[in-house]
Amino acid sequence: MPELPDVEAYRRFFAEHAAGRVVRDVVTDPSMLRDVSESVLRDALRGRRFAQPERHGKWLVCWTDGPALLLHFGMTGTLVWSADEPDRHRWDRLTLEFEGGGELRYRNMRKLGGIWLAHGQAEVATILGRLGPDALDLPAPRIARMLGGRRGQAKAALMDQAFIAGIGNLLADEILWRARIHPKRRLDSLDTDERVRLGRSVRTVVRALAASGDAAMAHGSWLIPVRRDGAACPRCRTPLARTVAAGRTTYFCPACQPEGIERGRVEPGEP
DNA sequence: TCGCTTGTTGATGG
DNA sequence: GCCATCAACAAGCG
Repeated sequence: MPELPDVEAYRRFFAEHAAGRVVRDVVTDPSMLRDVSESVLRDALRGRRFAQPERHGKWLVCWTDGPALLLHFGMTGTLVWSADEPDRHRWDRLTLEFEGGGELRYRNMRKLGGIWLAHGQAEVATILGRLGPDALDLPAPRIARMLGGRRGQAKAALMDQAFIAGIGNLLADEILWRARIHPKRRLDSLDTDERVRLGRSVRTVVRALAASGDAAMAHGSWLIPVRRDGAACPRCRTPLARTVAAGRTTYFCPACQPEGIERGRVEPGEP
């Protein structure tokens, strides 16, 4: 379920299993390679030692003592560690075999996302060049200020990786529900209090889930665990509504997140 | 068979 | 130029 909190968990997982280890061999599904061939990737990584990985938004940057391996997980990507038995799966698109045993696998059922190779910081920056600041790094007041400079729909902004990197469809619904903002509210119709609520909600949701994953949702009220047809709002028990915003299925509470003012709206039949 | 799915990009049209 | 929408990518599921 790769949004920022999931990729943050992958970063820690990669650090635990691969940092400090030397690559013995590489097996790839060439259809997932985006800027490199199978043989070039293999030659570039064999004998290299992985350093501490970094994450920006939904991207994982796996540095070695040479080039960096960049992973994007699409909608179904994950990391798998195997200490002994091969038990490889047909969805394993990249397998890193390590000296001394064990292998780390990038598994991805659908082939969205992909694998990149970058030589140096400049190439990494080129590949990640369109991303905005990472959602985990942003103080709430700064998010609130950033929101003041945009005009489109609230949910579209939250999911725009060039605006803030790391928030996907589920997190955006959670953040808007917590801030009590309708997903289609125009940002230039938000008052100061609403922008502050939204900024704080981004901060709260992203930090809680990045720190402890789904376990964070065991306490307090969360939309994500009940986000489906027929469910009730965890706050007010009103049946959740479903719509499409920013091209994605969107759940919200019609009572907690009222539509608000649509600028420029004209009633039919008005003179 | 159709519609839907945690993501991203590019085309299109208002 | 801005912004919303949709198809495409791809594989699985109900």
